[in-house]
Amino acid sequence: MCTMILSFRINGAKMTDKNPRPADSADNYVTNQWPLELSEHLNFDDDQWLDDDPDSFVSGHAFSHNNQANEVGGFGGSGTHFEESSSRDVGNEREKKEVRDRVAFKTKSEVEILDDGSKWRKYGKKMVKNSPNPRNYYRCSVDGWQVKKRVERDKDDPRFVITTYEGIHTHPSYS
DNA sequence: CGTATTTGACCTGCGC
DNA sequence: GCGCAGGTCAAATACG
Repeated sequence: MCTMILSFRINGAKMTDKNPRPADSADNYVTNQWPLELSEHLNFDDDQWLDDDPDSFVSGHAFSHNNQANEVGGFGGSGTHFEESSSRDVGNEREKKEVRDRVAFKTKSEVEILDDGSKWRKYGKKMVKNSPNPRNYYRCSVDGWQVKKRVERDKDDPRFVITTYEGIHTHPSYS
């Protein structure tokens, strides 16, 4: 298990009329402060993350050694701290060729759209058993960039959004 | 008119 | 073998 630090830019409004936001205030949100708190810390145990006690890692011991993590670095000021794991060989041919690693992080956000530099196109929505909230499936629409992600709201705290990336997540724009 | 989104259907894996 | 749940496809629709 390894931990990575990655800078993200939250583009919650996505600047569409679905999330109308004055241009000047939008710029203020993006560049200065976005109305969310990054509190993601999802532990992968092989192919399963230990999220049975979200509160413990959101505000508890997981960040107790670094409570400032929610306030420093990141998208113009915040840091993203998440866990990554490589998936083992799966029998499914279709997944085996694309799924290299899986990254998940949890974000306290009003919105679900995280603009990490890629263009995401939604290709599916599904109600999941353990959550009253639907899970959305996105695929990167950048040519040749085969990455998928799942976005769902936390079942305990609807204010939190859980984003799971599958595939190569080191977009050229990061470097 | 081209592109993105929605949404029901379909496919596959897994547990019983 | 069957049913359930998760994941994906694709036609229809909406939007710029």
